[in-house]
Amino acid sequence: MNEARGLRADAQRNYEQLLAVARVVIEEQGTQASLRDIARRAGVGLGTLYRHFPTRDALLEALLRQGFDRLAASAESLLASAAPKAALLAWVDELSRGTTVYHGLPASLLATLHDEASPLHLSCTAMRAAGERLLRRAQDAGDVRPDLDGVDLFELVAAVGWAAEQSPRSAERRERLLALITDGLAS
Amino acid sequence: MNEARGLRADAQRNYEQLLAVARVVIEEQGTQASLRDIARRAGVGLGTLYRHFPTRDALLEALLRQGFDRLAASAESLLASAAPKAALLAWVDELSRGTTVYHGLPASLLATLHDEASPLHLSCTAMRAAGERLLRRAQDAGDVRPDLDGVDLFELVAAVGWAAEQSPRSAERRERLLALITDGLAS
DNA sequence: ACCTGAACACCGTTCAAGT
DNA sequence: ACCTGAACACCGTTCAAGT
Repeated sequence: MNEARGLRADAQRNYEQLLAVARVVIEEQGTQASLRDIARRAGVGLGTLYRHFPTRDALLEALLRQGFDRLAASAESLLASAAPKAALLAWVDELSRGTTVYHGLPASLLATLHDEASPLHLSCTAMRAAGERLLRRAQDAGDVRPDLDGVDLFELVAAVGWAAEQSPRSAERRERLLALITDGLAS
Repeated sequence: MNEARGLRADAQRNYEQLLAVARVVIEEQGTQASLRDIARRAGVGLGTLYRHFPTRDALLEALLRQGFDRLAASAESLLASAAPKAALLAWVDELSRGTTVYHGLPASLLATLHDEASPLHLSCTAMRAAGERLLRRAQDAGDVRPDLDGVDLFELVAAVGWAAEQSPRSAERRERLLALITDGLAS
């Protein structure tokens, strides 16, 4: 909540209002929501949105960072508990559910992963590294094929999330496809 | 090539020119290419494009139908040859490679599969049915998990194609992810 | 019959003018 | 220091006017 420190009072208010409205609009319309619409509904000029968030990615970043960090923390805590395979599967399921929060999120996830210049790249790779530790533990226990790495896992989870988005029965398809994948990665 | 029968000579020429140009532009820019750009480069008014192809889907349909039908025929011929598992894998690989022709094609494939009103729906489900026959043969031989169906397979192949599109090393990632999937579907 | 392109309602992005 | 909204260059889509 300190992200807006040092701003003039009106700027601070605008920043927070934009973020709150963006969350709602992007929930409704997906990551491709109209920026004009967000500014309009926030009661703010379009230039003000651009001043606070110079790119669409910067806006998404502000919305997503918390979730990324939460997933990384979750991986850490799972590392200290439960059977290796069960812990990995629980985390993968959490990650997969996380990709359903906004339409278009699986695409943002992979974009962030591949783009080192993205403001979210660090947060994203930290999460991936945390997941990779869970993965290695399961591999060492002989539960998961040993050649799988964190990028494979991320891309597969994102792919499943994306495919589910395209279906009229998203939730159902996501569970089905994820189960097919995770079953198949067992060794 | 009979699709344009019964048109006035100039209309016939425009139709063919639009299709040829659309193929090039969509190869360059993906399925979301600017329709204005296509019309412009075809030397034709924008209204003429809309007259021949009332929706973007109609244009894509004309570009894709041939490939769909070829894949269906390929499935038929593989059904009469080779080991069940090898035949299925060969077809899946062909399908997967097919999704790389245009950027955005995996999305169009799933849209077509799920939208019964799409002009390509029939062609798409015919292809899926042909693939499903290959799948069942491999399942009867005990080579593939028995609960998998054609929709699962389509969605997984499209998902892999999409994830590969998001990567800077598309070809490499497509092969890797497809191998992970197909390995995992063995029984 | 068919073609054309202006017109309309939207975008994202920039920036001069205001406070 | 920050905000505003007009301006610009694009979209997709429609349709009156032409041939």
